[in-house]
Amino acid sequence: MARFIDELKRTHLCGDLREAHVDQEVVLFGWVQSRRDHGGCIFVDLRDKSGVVQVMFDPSIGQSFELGDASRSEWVLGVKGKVRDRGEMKNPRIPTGSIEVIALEATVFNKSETPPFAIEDNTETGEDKRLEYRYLDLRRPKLQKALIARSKMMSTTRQHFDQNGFIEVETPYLLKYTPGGARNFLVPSRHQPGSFYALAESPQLFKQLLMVAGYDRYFQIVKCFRDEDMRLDRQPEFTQIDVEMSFVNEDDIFGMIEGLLFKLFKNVLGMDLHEKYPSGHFPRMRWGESMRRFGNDKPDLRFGIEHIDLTELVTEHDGGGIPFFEPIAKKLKSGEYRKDLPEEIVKALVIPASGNFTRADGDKLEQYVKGMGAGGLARAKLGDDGSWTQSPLSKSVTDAMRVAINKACNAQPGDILCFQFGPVDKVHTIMANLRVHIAKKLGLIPEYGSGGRFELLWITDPPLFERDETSKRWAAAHHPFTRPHDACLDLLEKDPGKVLCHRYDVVLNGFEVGGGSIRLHDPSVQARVFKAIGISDEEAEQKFGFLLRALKLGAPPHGGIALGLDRLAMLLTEGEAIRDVIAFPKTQKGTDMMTGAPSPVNAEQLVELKIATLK
RNA sequence: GGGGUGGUAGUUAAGCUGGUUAUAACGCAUGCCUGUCACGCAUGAGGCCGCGGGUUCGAGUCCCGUCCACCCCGCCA
Repeated sequence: MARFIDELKRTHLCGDLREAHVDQEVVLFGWVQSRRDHGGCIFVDLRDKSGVVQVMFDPSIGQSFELGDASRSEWVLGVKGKVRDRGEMKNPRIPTGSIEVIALEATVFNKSETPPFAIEDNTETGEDKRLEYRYLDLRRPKLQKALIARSKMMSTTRQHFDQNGFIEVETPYLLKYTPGGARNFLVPSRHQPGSFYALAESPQLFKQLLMVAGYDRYFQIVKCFRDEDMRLDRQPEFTQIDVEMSFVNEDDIFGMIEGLLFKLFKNVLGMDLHEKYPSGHFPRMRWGESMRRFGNDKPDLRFGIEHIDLTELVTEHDGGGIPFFEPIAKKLKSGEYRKDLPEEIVKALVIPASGNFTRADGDKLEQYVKGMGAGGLARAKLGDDGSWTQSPLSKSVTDAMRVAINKACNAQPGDILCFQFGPVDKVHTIMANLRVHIAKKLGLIPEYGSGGRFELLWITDPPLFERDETSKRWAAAHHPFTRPHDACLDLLEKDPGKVLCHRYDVVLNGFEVGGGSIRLHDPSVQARVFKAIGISDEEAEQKFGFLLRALKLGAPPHGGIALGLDRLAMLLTEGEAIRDVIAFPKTQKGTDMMTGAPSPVNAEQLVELKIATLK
């Protein structure tokens, strides 16, 4: 029978003790945060998941002084003691600072080697080192708070969908491989050598089948696996809040998800989004408008610096004397490029004079955009009379063009105009990133984190197809089961690039935190979509046969959405990266710094699977 | 696949144009100290300068290659 744990049960958490507990005897279990030795008395800050409290070991009180004297950082202690008021010696910087615990009796559950880094929030230790000792990193209050918040998000989610009549259904992770979308992790089959399962990149097809099966309202908090390259907000395995509903339109789904997000903000941050969105709804923006104003489909609305599309203006002026612009203007005028869907565009954005950008800053911006494949960053500073200075364009640009651009950009003296031109996607990528980059340089938003502002919106009505430049064909922009707008059905054959669809993303501070669509349940329209992207009946049957068959056996109209739980958690907890809200994340190359995964396996395992590796 | 940044005690960093014994702070160890809470004071230990090659009389420093981490493009809901 051990004295502590068996006889002495924990009575309180360290961080919960307050003046109200004075004179109470308490039993605490925790880790030594720090130890201060005054020769006579010793102070130990004891930490558990709730916080820290000061324990005092006094040689004249109790029998535990020797233990306090010997203890070191991260030792695991049990302490029985009495809470007392600190009198004049209060520490206002910590929540428990007005009291302390006088140790009467204590035990060492476990000693600790000197940890490789200190367990404290403002750590300077590099992330790779912290990932190697992830269990130590997870002891830091910041990470504990993040994971607790994440847990709160999951319980809130389950509660929300439960209250709204949803059923949580688990779907398989080991799937039949279906082409398209993300690259899959493959899992070899032992029973059928040479065959492989694919790890689920999402439960997409299964949730649609659940609608066909009549479950009507499904959700799942589910792991997804994608063998693609990592980013700050991407991990090879991540968690989605996956939702599907029958007999609904976009408004129904938006309302359900808005309801969830309102609760998540309330329960995790204590923030009432009704103050910002009194209607209970987030603003909506069409995809086309988002691309025009921000260059991507996940605009950060916390700041301006919007894009100005100059393509039309430049065409009217035949390039306006600017050699870079002239070829594009010519092609648009001659009709080689369609005016409504040009292959190349000209865009500008304005760095306000208040930013005090120097030429050196401009050169750095140029380096930045070159890193994204830009040829350069043409720019011009506005003089008091509207002239362009510090610019290679200033000599050749016509006065009319210059005045027109200044007006279109609403540029003021001292402002700097930045230009990009060329293929649409490239210009958009570069300008969208440049916009955010400049906003950070100007301090309009912090390097990471919300800065206390949360801007949510829906992006709606994107094109159904996108141009695949390698095959020169149309491809499904999302997946081929997205329902086109009824008004666009005629265009499926005539002008696929102009077909809009019932797809939507929910965006928070420049991050896509969710996306979904209303699905196509009409087999005849489905056939036309396949045809538009060059998928034959046989091919469709082979790839998606089970779903297509199901859609012909009484499929209700349905649609859904999936929210990225990790990204949402990152944003709500002010994390720097998605890794901060995942207990055991992987590095950018997919390795686990702690366990060393992935690793080679021994030859017998490969023989059993009948797998040979290539050199 | 491509571009960028970084890698020096346990940790974080400094180390200039190549030069003799590679610095500092924190941490750690030992001793002193009964009111600290970033405790203080004294003493001390601690280094494959990521790895491999090259240039040189001499490389932490210059060159080439490579590995690792992070950020971005491509890719990816």
